[in-house]
Amino acid sequence: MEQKNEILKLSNQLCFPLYACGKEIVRKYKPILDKFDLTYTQYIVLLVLWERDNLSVKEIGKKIYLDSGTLTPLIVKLEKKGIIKKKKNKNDERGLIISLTEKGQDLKEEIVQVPQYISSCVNLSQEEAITLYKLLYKVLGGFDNE
Amino acid sequence: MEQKNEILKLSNQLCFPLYACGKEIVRKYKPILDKFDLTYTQYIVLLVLWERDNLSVKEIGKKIYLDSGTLTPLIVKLEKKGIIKKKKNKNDERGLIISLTEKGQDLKEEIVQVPQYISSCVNLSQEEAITLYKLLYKVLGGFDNE
DNA sequence: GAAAAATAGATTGTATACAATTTAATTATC
DNA sequence: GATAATTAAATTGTATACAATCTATTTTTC
Repeated sequence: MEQKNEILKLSNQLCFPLYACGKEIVRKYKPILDKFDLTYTQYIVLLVLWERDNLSVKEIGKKIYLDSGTLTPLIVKLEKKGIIKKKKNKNDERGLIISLTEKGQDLKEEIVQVPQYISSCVNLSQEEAITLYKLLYKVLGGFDNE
Repeated sequence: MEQKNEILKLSNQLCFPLYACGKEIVRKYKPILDKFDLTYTQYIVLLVLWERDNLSVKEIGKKIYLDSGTLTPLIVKLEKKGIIKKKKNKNDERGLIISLTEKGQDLKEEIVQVPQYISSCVNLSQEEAITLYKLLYKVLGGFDNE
């Protein structure tokens, strides 16, 4: 009985700080991304495209753990802002190819300040950050193969 | 200088696995919480109340980093399910007191299996889990005082 | 090579999240 | 003690998330 209470305590659960931290990090990004008229999810889609352009919706989704239900409307918004463009994949007309416009490419130069600002908000030493990074990817990796 | 760049680069990348892990953990909970007709957010509200009953919306929100915009409709749903009840705080009629019904109390006994199931999905040793836990709370703590 | 299975993306419905505003009640200030 | 400031919760509007379904294309399989 006592053990049961212990198990259900918020402070004893790893999952809660994972959830809360994920949420708070997005909130932390908001004020600085507002300056670029971007949401956090739009920003990570752009991070993906800046690293590798001309991806399908499926490929973007795989990298950032999102499905078409989230990405389709988000891509429409980025397209309306003139940051990306969509075209049909000529080799397979089921798929799209998402690519950056010139405006989308230029945005990359300005946005370098964003990760710098955010890292200044995260209260960890370099060593701690590396440890956290590795543990998070270990957890994520464990979810992948299921 | 080179080292400084490294730190910035890493801290930048740290935010994404934080976000992704938070999201994936909620997804992981869904199938098992579905059996209890609960969402993840409803579940953490109940964790709070099982630990300490008769809290205001404000107090619940402070513990789990949510505001009334999220909690008000969620509490209405839990009330409709007959799990919690709301009453006005007689000492201060601006506030509510949220408390568990008998049904809500009983649910606690059944739900012990949930954290046990989830911890079996997280691919970490006990030592790693403790390290991760501490680092996440350190990051969360850094967000609090700003 | 036609029917079945699989795939990519779009759509629909539900449930968060949260900023900003509103309403009602309480507290502070003069 | 009336008014201003503050506070708690509710409301509104926008943006994720994601399961489930749908549509249009491949790809498989026989």
